[in-house]
Amino acid sequence: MQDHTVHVQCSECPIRHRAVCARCETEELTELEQIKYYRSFQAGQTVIWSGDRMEFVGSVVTGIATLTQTMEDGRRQMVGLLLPSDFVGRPGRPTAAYDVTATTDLVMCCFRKKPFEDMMSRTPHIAQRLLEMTLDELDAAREWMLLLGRKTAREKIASLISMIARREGSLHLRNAKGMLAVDLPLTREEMADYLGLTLETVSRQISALKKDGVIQLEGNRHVSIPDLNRLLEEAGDDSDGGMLV
Amino acid sequence: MQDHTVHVQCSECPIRHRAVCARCETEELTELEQIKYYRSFQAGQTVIWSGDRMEFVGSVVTGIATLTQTMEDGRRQMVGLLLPSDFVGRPGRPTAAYDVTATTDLVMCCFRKKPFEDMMSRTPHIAQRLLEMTLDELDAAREWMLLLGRKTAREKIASLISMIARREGSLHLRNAKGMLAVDLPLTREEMADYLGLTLETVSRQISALKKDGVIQLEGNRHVSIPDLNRLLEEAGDDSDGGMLV
DNA sequence: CACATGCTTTGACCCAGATCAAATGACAGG
DNA sequence: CCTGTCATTTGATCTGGGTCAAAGCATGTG
Repeated sequence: MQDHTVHVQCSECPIRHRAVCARCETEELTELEQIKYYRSFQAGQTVIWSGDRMEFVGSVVTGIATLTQTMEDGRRQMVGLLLPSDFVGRPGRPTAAYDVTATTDLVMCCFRKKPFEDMMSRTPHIAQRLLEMTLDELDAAREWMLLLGRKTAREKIASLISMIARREGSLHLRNAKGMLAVDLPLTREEMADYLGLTLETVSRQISALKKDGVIQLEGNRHVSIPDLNRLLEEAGDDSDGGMLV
Repeated sequence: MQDHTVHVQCSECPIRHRAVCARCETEELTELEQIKYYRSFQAGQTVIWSGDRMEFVGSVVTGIATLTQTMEDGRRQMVGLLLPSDFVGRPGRPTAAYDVTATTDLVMCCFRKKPFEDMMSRTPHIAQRLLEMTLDELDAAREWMLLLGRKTAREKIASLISMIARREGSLHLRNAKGMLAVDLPLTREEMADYLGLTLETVSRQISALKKDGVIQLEGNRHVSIPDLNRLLEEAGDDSDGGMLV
């Protein structure tokens, strides 16, 4: 369980242009370099428990993490899916509000909290970028509220798959037959926690979409999408919501 | 349908210390004064339609507004409840992402969009405050995701009532018998849109909570709460989530 | 006063998705 | 190759909340 990783120069960082530091000037990066460190987590490991004191904030560099809330009786709802460049932690708040869990092996670029907060109050570029990212997250959360409140189980599954296709689809991976193809980064249970369903219903609806030819499965993580528009229709979203091809 | 209202000095504004301008210095306020104007809306009136070009952003001064999303087939989900001091609009985005509707008579303090954006890029105090407010909204959205995804109808109603009690409860209104009392600012249908339920289920669950003595009704908008802790238990939240008394 | 309009409540019935239970794979380790 | 572990699928049944329908109850209006 090695927590430390080689230190990478910000200028060579893969998320340099999308993370909270995206707008920083060279000298601002130099300052960030001094308060940053990397931490690695294994798939399944908990990054932070809700309620714990946070001694850092940071960015996902590689891998995927989730934010979840749990009720006393164990009901769980995922409230965020963190992909590379997404930000973890809330400047100004002493404790974590959600459980953060690595669902794949994960590398985070962490900033010591106090120095980062100090720097943020002096550095408009950071606050501005964080504002932009937070507004994006709020939009995503609101789209998710529509899904949770009003969509059917089948629509939820189709929405999740098309969202994953959209987010990692900028690289628009295609399989041998030229179809769009994505890997589900979540187990059936994690999907259920994301979608407000049970894992059995997730499994059944995936099987149904497969039977109806909307998706194809190879193994149970790899999904091929013969017709993206068909999938988007199944998701119940306004037609062609994304300019993905 | 008079849209314009007397111009109020920022220094005398009731939301001065909570809105997006909360951190502004005197001279910054002077600058804001120059790009601001008031607009009034009647209860039920639409402030902005989703997809419309936005020529302003602004703050709710008095009254209550809602953000809603609608699917093609008419299913609706409320994704935000805007109380005085809450901010409307997203700097940098040309069109509205949600329908904004006045549920009560409403007064908004509007800023012409372009000048506001320009000022924001020059004025860290505004971006910082907006970041803070956006992070609060994101937290609220995530709490709502748990509600939508995992709570029962009864828990949803109890959660809504206790949320309203918490938000306007800073004034902790009490009725003749010394009980906490709140007015529901929403119709049954609007509550249903907020909670991901039908209006019939909302009505039934309110009746059930009343029958069980968790709440008391006078008319169908006014709710008395004999025992707040009981209500919070019914909401399924971690015990005494709010320090309200 | 009669009547229309809108919100709300209540009843009867139904179904999508939950729950409970078991079977099936898919691997990793010995 | 066998075996334990864990994710996933599939089946059978139940139920909370949706749907459809009607009635109650305010408020306003000619």
